[in-house]
Amino acid sequence: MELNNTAHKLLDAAEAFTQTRGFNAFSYKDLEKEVGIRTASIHYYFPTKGDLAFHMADRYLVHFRSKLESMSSKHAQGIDRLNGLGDAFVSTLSEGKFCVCLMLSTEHLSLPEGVLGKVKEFFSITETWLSQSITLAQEQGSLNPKVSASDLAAQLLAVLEGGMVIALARNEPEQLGKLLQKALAPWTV
Amino acid sequence: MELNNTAHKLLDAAEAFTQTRGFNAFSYKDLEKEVGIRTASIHYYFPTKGDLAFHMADRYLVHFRSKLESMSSKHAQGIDRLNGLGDAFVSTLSEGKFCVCLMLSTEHLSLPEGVLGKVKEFFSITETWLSQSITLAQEQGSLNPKVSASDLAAQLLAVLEGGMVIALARNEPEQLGKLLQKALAPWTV
DNA sequence: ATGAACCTATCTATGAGTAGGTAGCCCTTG
DNA sequence: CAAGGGCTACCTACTCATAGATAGGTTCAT
Repeated sequence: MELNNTAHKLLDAAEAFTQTRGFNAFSYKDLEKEVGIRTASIHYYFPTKGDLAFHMADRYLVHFRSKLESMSSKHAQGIDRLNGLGDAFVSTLSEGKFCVCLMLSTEHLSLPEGVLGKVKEFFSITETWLSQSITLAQEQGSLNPKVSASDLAAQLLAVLEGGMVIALARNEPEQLGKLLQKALAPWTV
Repeated sequence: MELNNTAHKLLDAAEAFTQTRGFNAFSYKDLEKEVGIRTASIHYYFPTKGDLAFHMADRYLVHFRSKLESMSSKHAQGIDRLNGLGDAFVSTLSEGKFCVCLMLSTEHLSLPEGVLGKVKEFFSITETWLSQSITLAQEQGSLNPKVSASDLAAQLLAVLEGGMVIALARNEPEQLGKLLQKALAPWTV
């Protein structure tokens, strides 16, 4: 499926709404106002709202993957990669936005099955990327090699996701960065 | 406000729906089917759905507080208290349920302001309780006294909340328990 | 003249919320 | 002690707004 400009604008709006209010808390009418196209025309691109959910999740994963890749290219040091991802989460948070997949995860029962698959995929690739970055940092001597990279990765992922919810509720985005630092602290050399 | 039996049944149902689908994903009609009372009668107890949200959050906090207290009475050891709370989260997860306040947090923009206040309160009391349990465990020699109790508490809370989302998406409730263990591992004596 | 990219108009279902009624219970008061 | 008042806890029947979705055009570029 090739998405044209309008389709991308629709997904942009859907994504922003999902991250702030949740997928079930916006309507095609909201997209109409945002994108400037009639609701009937939205159905032309996404016949059902479930389709919209799936394509949004799908595109999000594509974007996120390339974000991880560019983060890897940008930072040679594993520890910088970890902090880079942390910064990305904090910056999302600063806009009052949650993680897309966290939202979709809490709403998965009312969404097509494929969406949950994408959510799982998101968690997996992020966890794997974290694990690889940790291993790299260990090889570069900035993280203690004693800790299991995969265990720490799972922990960091949970801290990021959970910390996001708590920090947003409290309206203290910067707390998430501190949380990540403290999760890494016992292993920094 | 004194809640009678019917009101409690309504809140029970609302809570269960919230934990599985989210607050905005069920209707008064769903409560009608569940509790056996007409939707109009539900308005008699909770004039608006916002009222329902607030009372649900309020009652949840009362219950949760007493759960923490009973956990404290049950376990003399700080470390057992921490594991006790972990077990409680895992058991919720096993029923396919999320943390009430996590759900309300992601939906707070469409809910009355007071609800977010309750959510924040939930995070605060839990974090405080965790911190106290950690301190106790440190005094009892089962956790390294070097770690800051409040820092570790914030981290455990984030791990619990975030881990819940990930473990539920993967349908692996027991992973949350392991996650908690691993977060504590560097500090266990 | 065909197809992509829109539109208006409409349908049906469902949402929260309201108006107004009633059955049963307790409590008064003549 | 019976009649009535008033309260609690429901009910039926409705309104009005919005939801997602469909039918059937129109416009414009190729």
